[in-house]
Amino acid sequence: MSLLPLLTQDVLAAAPSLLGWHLVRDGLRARIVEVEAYRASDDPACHAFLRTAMKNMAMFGPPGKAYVYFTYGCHWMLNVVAHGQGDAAAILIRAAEPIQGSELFRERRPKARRDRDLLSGPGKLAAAFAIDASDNGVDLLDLQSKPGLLRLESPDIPAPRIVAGTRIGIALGKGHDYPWRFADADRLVWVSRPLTF
DNA sequence: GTCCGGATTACCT
DNA sequence: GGTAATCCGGACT
Repeated sequence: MSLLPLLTQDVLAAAPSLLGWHLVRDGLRARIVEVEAYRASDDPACHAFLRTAMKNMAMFGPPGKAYVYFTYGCHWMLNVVAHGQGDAAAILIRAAEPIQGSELFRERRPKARRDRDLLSGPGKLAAAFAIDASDNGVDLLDLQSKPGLLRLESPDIPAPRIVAGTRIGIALGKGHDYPWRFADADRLVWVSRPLTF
C-alpha cells in the first residue's frame, strides 16, 4: 500500500486517508488518529496563505515530506506535505495511539499520567517522538530511510470510519469554522480534544 | 470543567 | 525591537 498517490491529491482528500497510518522512528510506533488540513489557496490559517517564507517552504515542495515548525515558545508541530499541482498544503498530525515504545514515550513525557496523555496533542506527540527542526524536510515515505529518521508505514487495520470537525486554535475569520479536522471515529479516546462542529 | 502563564522563533517594522 | 504563533500543563472550581 502506497501513500504517495493519496498525498498528491487535494489536502482535504488526503488528510482523512492518513488516519490509521503509523508514525515510526526506531523502536517507536504510533497509530495516527487525528489530523488537520491546511491549504494555501483559500485558507487564511495556512502559514503559506498569501506569503512564502523560509519557514513554510516545505509546503510548496513534494508531497510526503515533513513540514516541522516551532510555536508558542515551547512546542514543535509535525505536518505531512500533501497537495496537487500548483497548490501548497500540509496535514498537521494532532494525535496518535501508542503501539510500541511506551517506555521511551513516558521518559520524554514525564508529566503524562495516563497512556492517553502521551500523544494526545501535536506538541505532546512531537515531544514524545523527539521531533525538532532537524526533521523538517525529511521524506516520510522513504522505505530505505536511515535509522533514527521519522517515517510513515502502512496501517495494520482496515481504513477507519472518519468524523470531521472544526480545527483547533484558529482565530475568528481565519477559517475557524472550516470542518477540516478529521479523526478516527472508533478511537476518539486518543484524540487531543473532543470534536466540535 | 475553566483560566492563565510559559518562553522561542522568525517575520515584520 | 515588537509581536504573533496550527499549544501545554498546572492551578483552580
